[in-house]
Amino acid sequence: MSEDAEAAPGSETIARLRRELARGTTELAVLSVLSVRRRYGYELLKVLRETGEGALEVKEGTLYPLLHRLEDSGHIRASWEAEGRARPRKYYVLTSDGRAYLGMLRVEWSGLVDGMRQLLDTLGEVQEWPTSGRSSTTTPKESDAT
Amino acid sequence: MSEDAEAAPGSETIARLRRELARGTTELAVLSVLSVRRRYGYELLKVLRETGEGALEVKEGTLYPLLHRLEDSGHIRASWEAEGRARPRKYYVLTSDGRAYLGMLRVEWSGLVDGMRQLLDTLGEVQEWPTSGRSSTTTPKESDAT
DNA sequence: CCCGATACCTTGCGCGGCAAGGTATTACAC
DNA sequence: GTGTAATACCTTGCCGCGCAAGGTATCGGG
Repeated sequence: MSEDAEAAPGSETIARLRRELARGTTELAVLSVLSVRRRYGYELLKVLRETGEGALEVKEGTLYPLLHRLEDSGHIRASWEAEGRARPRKYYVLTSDGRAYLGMLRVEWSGLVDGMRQLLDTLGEVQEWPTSGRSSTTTPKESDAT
Repeated sequence: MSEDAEAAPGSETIARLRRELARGTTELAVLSVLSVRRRYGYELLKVLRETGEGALEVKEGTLYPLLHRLEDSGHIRASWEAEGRARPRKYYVLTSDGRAYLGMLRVEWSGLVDGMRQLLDTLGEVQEWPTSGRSSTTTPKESDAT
């Protein structure tokens, strides 16, 4: 038994995958939630954790810097609100500028999803590619190559 | 007239958005194309440019390092092939390991798409949230805040 | 003979996600 | 009253992908 007990190399690979795929979608998810009503940061964490079936889960170290970025660029606005408590909550609302930005994000996202689906559909068809006359002389081996 | 003539700030914002959203999908697209038949690098550039309606367009500086990474991790295998030409082409084939990896990627991608769609659907409904009894006393202003 | 397309490659920067670590409050149990 | 978990906010530093920019060589057509 060696010291490095990394028996499951696939799990961290999945984590890396998920992290890369999630890139950019966090912004879309947060702004979408805020487009309905105002929320405070910690509330967003819970909403995203429970709504997206875990696929949209956001970590604190991701969310708070993101909110600050969105505030700096004027897409959302923050306001501290003490509802009778000593520790106030920081509520965020979408500005009209942010609403326009959200529109762009939605367009880009659906474009990507459509493009991806179209690619997979195209691959599904047994499409005949112009092989410039001289078809495959070497009879391409489609077998596995492990 | 100041020196920086950056009159269109939106276009480069879109570029940034698209770049962040595309994160990870390039790998999925490339492996999907290779799952049908072998391709050489430059060919992949053209296929992705023409198939995905521009949404999946990949730059050379992205593709070649990606192919090398995929080869190093054993998901694809390369072979130089001179078909009667002085400058041979580098063909890539999917290994069985890569096919399994592609399966994982597909699952993650569809999970993300489903999660996103579910989030948007949920927001569409006028869902009643438990406001802990004391409903909004301040009549939350849903108006814009620019 | 030149020029654009083909076909491969690299270096360096920017930026978002996150692990890890920090502080203070609230609430509930015991 | 005391402990402990959840709430609620925050920051620093690393990692890794996408890409602009730049480089080399071949091929085909005018």
